[in-house]
Amino acid sequence: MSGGRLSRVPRSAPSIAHVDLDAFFAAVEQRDKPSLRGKPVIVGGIGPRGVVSTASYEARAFGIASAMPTGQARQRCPHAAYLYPRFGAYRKASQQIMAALAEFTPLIEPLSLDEAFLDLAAGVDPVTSAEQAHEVALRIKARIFEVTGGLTASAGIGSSKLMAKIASDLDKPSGLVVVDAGAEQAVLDPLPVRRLPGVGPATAERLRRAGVTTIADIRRMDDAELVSLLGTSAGRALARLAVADDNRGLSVDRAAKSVSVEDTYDRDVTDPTVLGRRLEELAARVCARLRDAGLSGRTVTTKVRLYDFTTLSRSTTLTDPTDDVRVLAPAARRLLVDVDTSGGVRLLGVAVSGLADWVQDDLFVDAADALAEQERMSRDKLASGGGDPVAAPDAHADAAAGDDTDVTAAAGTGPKDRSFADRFPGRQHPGWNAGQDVWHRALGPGWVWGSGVGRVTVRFETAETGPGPIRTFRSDDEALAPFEPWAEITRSDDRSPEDAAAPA
DNA sequence: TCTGGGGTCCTAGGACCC
DNA sequence: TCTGGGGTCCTAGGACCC
Repeated sequence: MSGGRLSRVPRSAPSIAHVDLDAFFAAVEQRDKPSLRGKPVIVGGIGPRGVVSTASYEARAFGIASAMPTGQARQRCPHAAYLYPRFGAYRKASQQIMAALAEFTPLIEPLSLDEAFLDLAAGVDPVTSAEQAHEVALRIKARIFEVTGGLTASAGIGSSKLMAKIASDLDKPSGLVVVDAGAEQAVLDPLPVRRLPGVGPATAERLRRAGVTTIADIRRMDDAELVSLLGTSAGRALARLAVADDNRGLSVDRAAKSVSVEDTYDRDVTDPTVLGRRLEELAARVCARLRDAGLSGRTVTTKVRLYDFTTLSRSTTLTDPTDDVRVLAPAARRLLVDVDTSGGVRLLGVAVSGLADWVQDDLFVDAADALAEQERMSRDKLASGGGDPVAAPDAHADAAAGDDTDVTAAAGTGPKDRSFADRFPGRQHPGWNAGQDVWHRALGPGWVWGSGVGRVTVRFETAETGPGPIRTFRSDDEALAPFEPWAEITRSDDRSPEDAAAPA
């Protein structure tokens, strides 16, 4: 939803590309260790409960595929090299690849470390024919090979995302397929339904039972039938894809919606003390990642996979977003109390979602300490009748009422009445949803900024106390009444500017 | 040597509000 | 007195993708 939809499709020329590296993780390993070249390489979990992440083409010849248990792979191909993933190396290669792609067009939608859509109509020399598309794709593949030191990619180009994605898969590895405008249906018809994005094992099985195995079969069904078989959303989507009706635009800069960490243990864990400790480790890792990304979130989810593979989740939504392990860990542990773990636990996970639109990073150096200090000072102030701007908004209603409409320009007279850019030079606005600025303004003796989905997340800063505690209100909370224009803004922030501008 | 880890999106029911 | 809807938020689970 966030991230602008761009570049209208479908098109009269194939100008959307899908680029996908071949056996990416395994290829990086073979690149970095020449003795592995030409040999079966399997990257993935190497413990007793591991699964294959990526198999080199040499390993695929032995029938090894992604998601296969590593134990099974070892039986089929005992002499392969089994490697634990080196994500740092893959991330680095990914950055080189994405940078190379950016030389061809500014409109790129990354899908994962090794995969992206490109809009070649928006490039330096816009593609307007299948011949040009083919020529540009050759250059992209060569450039990737060059910047990564020898990795190969497959490319597909078509008039839509669907066709580009389908095409890139038709001739792996190191393939290049252009589906010209008008040829879409002929390409799709004979393919198995499983090739359509969104059709996984469960959907394929349902379709099979209805006698549907190819895309042409789907096309012959009527929409009502598909909807009754697969549900409204999936049914309608499939009906459209089957006739190559796909006008999805590329979206750049998609914001993260959740951050999670999970571990499968080599042996089931039963000891409640150990479970608690594991959960705390997971919470700490999630918090570290949140802080690295400048994020915090309100909804905490604990995931449990039991000895028999049944998987449960329990979640709770906190009043304030957090990236603090002292908040997250106890919350995660409380959720586990509810679950019968006596039979043994094979996996634990902790996730944070409902991410808030504010950044706690080096803007507030050593934020935890600053926060604790601020809380203490707020209490002192409160005790001495000074009041806190959020806890007692009425005390500052005059300041807000005096300047009640311009919420982004922070017009005013006080020394702190400056725009975000003035106040934090060189720093990006922490707001990302729909390109909406985080609102911010001087407020009485303090400074406040933040925003949220249906929530107003604020942080106060005063000259004396520095950054204050984070507080969150529902946007209709009456405590916010004096600041109504802000609450109004945050109610609509889940929509892109285009959506907001479009008639309902 | 049965079944990873990081995500996204959808559904469905209940609470709550207007 | 009966009978509503719509909308949002929250939780749990499932399908899917790489």
